[in-house]
Amino acid sequence: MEWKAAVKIEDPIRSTPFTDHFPLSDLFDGEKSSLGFMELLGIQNLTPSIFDAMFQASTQSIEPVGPTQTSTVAESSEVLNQPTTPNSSSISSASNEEQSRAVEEEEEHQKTKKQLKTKKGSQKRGEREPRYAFMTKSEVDHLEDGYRWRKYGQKAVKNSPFPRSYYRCTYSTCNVKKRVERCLGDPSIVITTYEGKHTHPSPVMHRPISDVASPGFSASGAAVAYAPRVQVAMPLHDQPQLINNLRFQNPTYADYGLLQDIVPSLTKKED
DNA sequence: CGGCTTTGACCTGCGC
DNA sequence: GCGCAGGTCAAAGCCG
Repeated sequence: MEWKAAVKIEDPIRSTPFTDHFPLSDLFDGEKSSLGFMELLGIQNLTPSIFDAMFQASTQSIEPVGPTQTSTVAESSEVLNQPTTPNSSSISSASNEEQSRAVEEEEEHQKTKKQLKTKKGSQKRGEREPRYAFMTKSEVDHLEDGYRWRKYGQKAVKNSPFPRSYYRCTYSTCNVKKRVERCLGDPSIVITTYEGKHTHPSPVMHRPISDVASPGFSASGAAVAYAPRVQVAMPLHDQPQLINNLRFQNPTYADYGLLQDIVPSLTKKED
């Protein structure tokens, strides 16, 4: 059987949720070194072990072990109830070209930042928490993701009319942070960057997916079993051509993240 | 009154 | 040393 990832795309304000399914083999393109990574529904903390499991699922014939013989890997009940609608085209209003340009601009921006951070990080602040970046088409900046956040800062971004907001998880012992900003290339896209891992379950118990999620993935305790409202796909790293290779056929959303921060061994193969 | 946002000040690192 | 930019702090204010 073929495993698929259910990707739910949802604008919290106005859009009709739209779900698409991507075969894992498409996501991974059968090439571990050039993975288009995918955060499946509910899996916010994409650890190397999850990643490996996903990769194996994409390349091997894995029979599901759980009670549900579903062909989707992670799919919330809400997703199941939401038929794919023709309206999906209105959700992904930006053309592929625009998306592509936006991603490239962000990639460039990120490259610069990465260089800075590499210098900074190696010099002082020690190890950085892993970061996960999402690009989400939405009219609202702060998207509901099941956790409670407190805003602790906002800064104007150079060369951008849109400010960047800084949030911290309100859970006392959890030091997860996130930054929210608008994509310079496409203001309809919100870029959310998570830093760190939650040390607690989500206080908002909506849309649990554990009972429909793939047992293969649920083996990892790091997976968070709550579905974020918006799902995305795809990293940016410092290999621009890779981005195009990894882009989905229907690239409603391109994820943008420092995959090497998440799974360093998988993102870049040195000869 | 507690939780949250706002916003100016402050800190740090970097380039010139 | 200075200015800039990113990130954080913390006081003040808002709101339910």
